[in-house]
Amino acid sequence: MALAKKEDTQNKIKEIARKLFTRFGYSSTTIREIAKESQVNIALVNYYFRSKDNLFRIIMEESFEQLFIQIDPIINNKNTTLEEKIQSLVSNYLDFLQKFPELPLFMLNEIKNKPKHLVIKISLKKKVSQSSLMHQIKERNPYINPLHFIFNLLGMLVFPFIMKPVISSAKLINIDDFNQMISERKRLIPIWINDILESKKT
Amino acid sequence: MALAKKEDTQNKIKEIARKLFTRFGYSSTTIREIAKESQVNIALVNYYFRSKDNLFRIIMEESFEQLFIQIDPIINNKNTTLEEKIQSLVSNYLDFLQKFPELPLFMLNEIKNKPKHLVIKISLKKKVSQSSLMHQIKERNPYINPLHFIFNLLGMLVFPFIMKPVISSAKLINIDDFNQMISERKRLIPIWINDILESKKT
DNA sequence: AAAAAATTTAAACATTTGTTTTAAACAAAA
DNA sequence: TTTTGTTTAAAACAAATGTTTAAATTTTTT
Repeated sequence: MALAKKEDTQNKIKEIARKLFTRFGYSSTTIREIAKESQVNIALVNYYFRSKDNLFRIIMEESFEQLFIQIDPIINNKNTTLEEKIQSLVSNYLDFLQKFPELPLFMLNEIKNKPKHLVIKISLKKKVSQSSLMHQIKERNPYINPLHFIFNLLGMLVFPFIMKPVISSAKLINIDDFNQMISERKRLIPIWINDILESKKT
Repeated sequence: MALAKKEDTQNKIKEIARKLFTRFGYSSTTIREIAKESQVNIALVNYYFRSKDNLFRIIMEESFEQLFIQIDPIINNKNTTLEEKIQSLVSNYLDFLQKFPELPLFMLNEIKNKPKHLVIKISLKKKVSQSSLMHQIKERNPYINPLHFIFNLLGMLVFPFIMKPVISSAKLINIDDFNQMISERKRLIPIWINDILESKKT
C-alpha cells in the first residue's frame, strides 16, 4: 500500500514535470510550479528526485529513448524493402508526433543548451550509419551522401511540428487544417522521398 | 561625441545580448552576464533598455525582420520564374543560415514560449498566401496544398541547422563535412523541389 | 571656468528559486 | 498499543536575479 502510494505520487510528479519541461523548457520551469500542479509540497519533489537537475535528466533520457525506440526496429529490419521502411517510418513517426507535437522542438533546444545530457548518444552514429536503411539508400543512389536523404526525410516529418507555434501564432492555418495536412503528408512524403531518391539530375 | 559614445555602449550591449539570448535563450541569459560580457555595469543595461524584457523584445523584432527581409523581395518578384525564385531562395537563405546558424532554433523556441512577441506577424499569412511564389506553385501543381511545398522547402533549408547541435553532440559528422553538405544542398535542393513539384503520382 | 546634462558605478532592494531542515502525520510491524 | 520506518508539510536558508537608488564621473553647454 505504501509502495503503491509512493509510486503514485512519484509518477504524478514526473508526468507533470514532463509536461511543464516539454512546454516551457528547463530554465522556465520551476520546482514550485511542478509541485503546485502536482498538488504536492515543494519538498516532495526533491524527496523523490533529489534535485531539479536529476528530475530533468530522467525525463530527458526517457523522452530520448521514446523518440528512438520507434525507429530502431524499422530502420534495422533486414526483411523489408527501402520503400516499406520509408512508408513505415513516415506512418509511425507522424502518429507519434501527433501525440507529442512539442517533443521535437523541446528536445532539440535542450540538446543545444546542455550537450552534456547527450552522453547516451555516442551510439547514435553507429546506429544510423550501420543501419539497414542507410545501406539500402546507398544502393539505390550511390552518388549522393545518404545523410541528405536522412535530413530530408526527418525534416519533412518533423519540420511542420517545429513550425507549429509559428503557424498558430501567425494564424497561417487552423488546427484542423494542420492535422489534415499531416494526414496528407503520410501519403505524400514516401512519394516525395522516392522522387528524390530517383532523381537522375544529380 | 556623447552621442557617439552612447550609441557605442548601447549597441555593444545589444549585440552581446543578441549573442547570449540566441545561444542560451531568454530565461538562461542573465542581465549580469550581458553586463559582464559587455564590460559595463549592470545598471547600464537597464539604463539604456529599461528592462530585460524590453531588450529581448527589441532583439526579437530585429531578428525576425532580418529573417524575413531576405525572402520578401524574392518571393514577390514578378519578373522571375518559379525556378529562379527557388534557386535564389535556396542560395540566399543557406548563405544567411551559415552566418547565423543558431537563429532558427532560437527563434522557433522563443516563439513557442512567448507567442505574445508575435504581434508583428499577423501580416505573415498575407505575405505568404498572396506572394507571387505561392501563385506560381499553385499553377505548377494545382493538386496539392502549396503549404506542403513551403514546408518542404523551408524544412530542407532550415532543418540541418536545427539538427546541428545533435550532430555535433553525437559526432555524426564533423563541422567541415557539415559545411560541405550545406554547399551540396545549394545545388541539390532546387532539383529536389522541382522533382517534388513535378511528381505525377500525387 | 562654471553649470548643467548625460553617463557610469557601487550598493541595496525585493523577489524568485533550488534546496534543506525539522517535525508532524501516517502506515506497517511487533 | 507501542514502535519503527515512510511520507508529507511548513518553514527557513542561501544563492541568484531583475530592478532601483543615489552618488560619482564624464561630457556638453553656457
